[in-house]
Parts: sequence; structure tokens; C-alpha cells
Amino acid sequence: MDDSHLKLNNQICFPIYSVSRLMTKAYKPFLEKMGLTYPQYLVLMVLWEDDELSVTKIAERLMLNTNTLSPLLKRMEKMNLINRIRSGKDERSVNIQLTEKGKKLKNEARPIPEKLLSELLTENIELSDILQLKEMLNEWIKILSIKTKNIELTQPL
Amino acid sequence: MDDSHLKLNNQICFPIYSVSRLMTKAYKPFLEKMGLTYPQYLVLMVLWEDDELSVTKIAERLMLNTNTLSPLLKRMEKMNLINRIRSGKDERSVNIQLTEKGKKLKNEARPIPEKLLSELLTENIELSDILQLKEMLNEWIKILSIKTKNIELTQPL
DNA sequence: CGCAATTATATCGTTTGCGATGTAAACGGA
DNA sequence: TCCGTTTACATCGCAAACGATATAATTGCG
Repeated sequence: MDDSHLKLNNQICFPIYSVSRLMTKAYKPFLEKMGLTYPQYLVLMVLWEDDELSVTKIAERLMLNTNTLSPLLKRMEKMNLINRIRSGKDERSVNIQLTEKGKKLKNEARPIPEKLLSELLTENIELSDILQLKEMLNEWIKILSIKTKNIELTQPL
Repeated sequence: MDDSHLKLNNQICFPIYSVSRLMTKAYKPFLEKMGLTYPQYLVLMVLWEDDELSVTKIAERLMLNTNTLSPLLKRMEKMNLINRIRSGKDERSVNIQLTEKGKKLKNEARPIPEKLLSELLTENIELSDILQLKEMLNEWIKILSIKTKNIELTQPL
């Protein structure tokens, strides 16, 4: 019986899963200084690009469910990073706005990507590798986000 | 002020984080049939390769902390997939052994990697891409696992 | 030998992440 | 207009993930 595919070293998902956790851990010392977790940092990055977004819009950008974001945003409101404002036009919708504190954190965050990058760049990893990896992963995201959405339509569970 | 590095699309960590979650989601329908979560499946894969391992050994293979594994293994014991046996030689150590049920699940799991792979293989993603990605990620794991371990030694938080 | 340091695992508290479900507002067709 | 459907969020429950801490067994050094 050929079990080679079931070996951890032959899996593709396991390295992704591991690298994801390791990267988050690599961010930790930098984010800790700002009192942020990685998902909170992601929310701020979205808002630094476009302030005043609905919960659903942020969820789309981060590919997270609103039921993950709702409590996360509440914690960020308590930390005085954002304001949650119910929309006047549509009473169901909640708009997220950066506070002054949230806006100012951008200055502290600016050097982080460079620092992370420099940790990665070694004799074995070059910038071109990183860019290539990013392109590949973005292609995977396209495929997987379609597949995982349509699973209940294309096949019975 | 150049903020381009702070944009989500220019980040490398975010695609990894997203693909990791999407992959886990892609596994879900297959694992659900066996009543498993993805981390439980990882533990089983380790044990299918080498039965009777200590908690620490499993933690090393999966790069997880024992405080993540302890409750996970307890749940798996309750599900009758494994037995937790305190070692005679070293009373601190707990050996994890597959039950018959745990061993038999391997047969149901065998076709999963092929199925996942076929979902990924499209006109835009080829097997060679996947293998290349895997090699790259394994290189990153090496770098990152050293970096994240030594962070408290090389720089003050 | 005796005791401090190390090791193996477990427990606690917090944050994510997500499926299932709830609730209220908005929409849309008869 | 009325009512079923959809949409936007929120809540609940559970499983990870991890830092900090606890506990018991083992090691090793003087």
C-alpha cells in the first residue's frame, strides 16, 4: 500500500500552515510594542488604506467572516483604535472609523514590513523568491476561494 | 511618505495566512466525514508514520507547543483515536499510541491528498508549481524557526 | 548524597476562527 | 401594501494557538 502521500513531508498544506504560524510569531515582537495582535494589525492596514469601511467590506478584504470580525472590532474599539458607527442610510450596517490613536499607529507600523523582510532575506532566500511566492499564493487564493465557496454546490458533504 | 509596504497587496505574510486558512477549509469536507479537525488529522499523520511517540516528539514534528497538544490529545483520547500512556521509564513522559480505530482511519484518509491535489491542479497551477512552493516554504521554515526561537536572545523586546 | 536546575506535561486566560443560529432592517414581488 | 427573502451584524459554542505559570520527575553539580 502506497502511503507516501500521507507522510507529513510530502504534504503541501502542512508547510503552509507552519509558515503561517511562524510568520505570525516573527511579527509578534514588533506588534507587541504597539499592543496589537496580527489580525488587529491586518484590520488597521485595511483602514490605513481606506478609512470608514463597513464590517462586511473589511471582512471581504481580509477574507474573514463577520463573526470573527465582530468581537475583534469590539476589542479594538475598547482599545480606542477604532469607532463603530451605525450607518444612517442603512441601520443594519456598522461603519468602522479610525480614531486618532489608530491613525497615529501607522507611523509606528511603517518600518515593520522592512524589518520583517530583512529577517527573511538570507543567502537562501532572495527578494525574487519572495515576490514569486507571493504571486503563486495569490493564484492559489483565487482558486481556493472559489472552491471553498462552491463546495456545497458541487458535491455533497 | 511611502506607505506602499503597508498595503495589504504588498505583504507576503497576508497571502500565506489566507492560503493557510483556505487550505484548511478545503480539507474540511473530507475530514468532516471522519469526524476530524485539521490539527487532529496532523497528529494522526505523525502517528501513522511512527506509532507510540511522546507528546514532545509529536510537538516537535508539528512545530506546536505542548500546551496546544495536551488538550488536543485529550480530546482525541475521548474520541477513542489514541491512548495516553504514562511512560514507565520516565514518569514525566506520556506516550501516545493509536487505538484500532485510529489505525483504521488511515484507510479512509489515504485518498484525501490526491483529492485535494486534484482540486488545486488547474490551468493556472501545475504540479511543478506545487513542488516548487513546497521547497520554498521548507526553506522558510528553517529560517523562521531559528529566528523566532532566538528573538529574545538577539534583540530586546 | 542533597539541592538547584532542567525537563515533560498540564492548566489558565486570552484571542482567533468558524459553523450554526438569532435579530433587526431593507428589499422585492404579488 | 404586505410578507417572505435577503442582508448586515451579533451571539453562542467549540477547537485551536500560545504566553505565562504550575507541578512533578529527573538530572547534574558541588
